[in-house]
Amino acid sequence: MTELEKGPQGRRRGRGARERILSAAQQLFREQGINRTGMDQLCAVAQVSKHTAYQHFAGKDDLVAEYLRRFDPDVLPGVFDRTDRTPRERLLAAFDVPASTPLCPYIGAAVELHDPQHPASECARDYKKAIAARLAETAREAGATNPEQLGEQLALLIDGASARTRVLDSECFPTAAAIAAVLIDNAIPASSPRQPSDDRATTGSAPVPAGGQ
Amino acid sequence: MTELEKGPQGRRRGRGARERILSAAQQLFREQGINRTGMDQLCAVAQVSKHTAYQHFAGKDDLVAEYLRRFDPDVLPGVFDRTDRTPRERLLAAFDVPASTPLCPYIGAAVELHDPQHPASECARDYKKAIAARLAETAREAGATNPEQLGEQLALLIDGASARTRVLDSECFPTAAAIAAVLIDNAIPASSPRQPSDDRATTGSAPVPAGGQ
DNA sequence: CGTTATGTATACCGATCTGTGTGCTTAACG
DNA sequence: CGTTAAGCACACAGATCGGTATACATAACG
Repeated sequence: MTELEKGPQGRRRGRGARERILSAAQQLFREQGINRTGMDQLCAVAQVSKHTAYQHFAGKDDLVAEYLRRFDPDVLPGVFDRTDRTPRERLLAAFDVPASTPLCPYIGAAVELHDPQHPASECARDYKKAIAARLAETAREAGATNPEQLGEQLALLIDGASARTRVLDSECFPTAAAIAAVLIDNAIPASSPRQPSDDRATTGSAPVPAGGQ
Repeated sequence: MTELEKGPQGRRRGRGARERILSAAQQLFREQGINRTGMDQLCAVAQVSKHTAYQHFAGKDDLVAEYLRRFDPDVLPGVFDRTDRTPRERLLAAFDVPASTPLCPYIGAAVELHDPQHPASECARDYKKAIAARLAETAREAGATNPEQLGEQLALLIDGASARTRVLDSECFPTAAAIAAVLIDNAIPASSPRQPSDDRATTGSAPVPAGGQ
C-alpha cells in the first residue's frame, strides 16, 4: 500500500517524491506540530518542488490525512503479533514505549485540527477504535470477563499517558502500566492477581520494548 | 486577583476592557483553539480595540498564559471543598463532569503551542501537578496506602478521558470513573472492594454533578 | 529516438497573521 | 470644569500562510 498509487497503468517511473513528502511530514509534524509546519518548509525538507507536492496531494489537509493513515500498519504491530508472549504480556507491552515518545499523532491531529469532520480527525477516530478493538481481542484471549470494557479502559490509559507526558514533559507510561496491571488482574477471574507465572504459552518471556505507541 | 491590575495608583476608571478580552479568549480558545483564533476576531468578540488589547497584554502569548492562569481558582473547587462528602466521593466526583466538556484547556494549550518553554506550557504543568497534589491529598484523607501514587493515577485518568473524548468525539469520563473506582478501592485497605456503604462520614450521599473538569 | 509523465525552479497570488502608529472620543477623578 | 488616562477606529507594516502558474529538465517507456 506504499508503492502503487496514482498510476492508472502499472508504469510509474518517478524518483519517489511522494515518499519523501510523507517522510518529511512524519518528521516535521511530530517535531513541530501540524499547524506550525508550513508547506514551504515541508517541501524544502523533502527536497521536493512545491508544484510536485500539490500534484500528489490535493492540499495540506489531504497530506495530513495521508500522514496519519501511514501509521496504521506500523504502530502496534510488534505488540499484538508476538505469539511468544501470553495475552497478558501483550496487553502490558502496549505500555512499554521507549522513553519520550513524542505524542500520539492522532491526539495531536485531533487537537490541532480542531474539526471532527476533518478527514484526518475521522482517521484518528478509526485508529483509536481499532486499537481498542485489538486490545479487547487480546483481552478476550487473556480470558477477561468483559473484554470490550477492558480494551476501552486500556486504550484510555494509553491516551492518558501520552497526553499527560506531553503536558508534564515527563514520562507517564509507567504509571499507566501500573494501572493496567491492576485492571487486567481484576478482569481475569481465573488467574490469581499477583501470580504472573501461570501462563500456558510455550516460549519464555523477553523484555522487548514495543515499537510505536 | 481579577479586578486590580495595571494601575500603579489605585485610580483606574476604565470600562473593563481587560475582562472582556479574557472572557472572549476563554470562549474562542475553547471553541476554536488557540492557533485558529486571530487577534482580530478576538478583539471583535471582546468589543475591544486592537490597540487596547496590546496595551493590556504584551502579545498573544502573554494573553494565552493569562487565559490559562484564570482557570486556577475555579476549575475543581466544587470537588475538593465539599465537606459534606466522604473523601472517596470527592475523588470520584472529579470524574463527574458535564457531558461534552470541550477539552482540558491545559492539554489543548500544551499541544497547540508545542513548546515546553512557553509560559502557558509551564502554567499547564504547574496546574496539572497541583491537581495531582490535591487528588493525593484527598487520597490520603481517604486512607490510601500510597496517596501520591493514587493521586497521579487519578490525574492520568482524567487527562486520558479528556483527550480521548476529544479524539473519539464521545464521552469517556464514565470509563475513567469506573477505573478510578477500582483503583480507589484497591488502594484503601480498610474498605472492602465491593462494599461502598461502609463510609464513616455522617451526612449521606448526593449525586451532584461537579463543575469544571 | 521521441513521447510522456514526473519533477524542479521560481515567481506570484490573495488571505491571514501578529503587532504598531495616528488621531479622536469618552469617562473618571480632583 | 479641566486634566488625564482609558478606550476606540482605522490604517498599515512585515511576515507567513496555503495554493497556483509558467517554463524548463529529466527519467522511463514504447
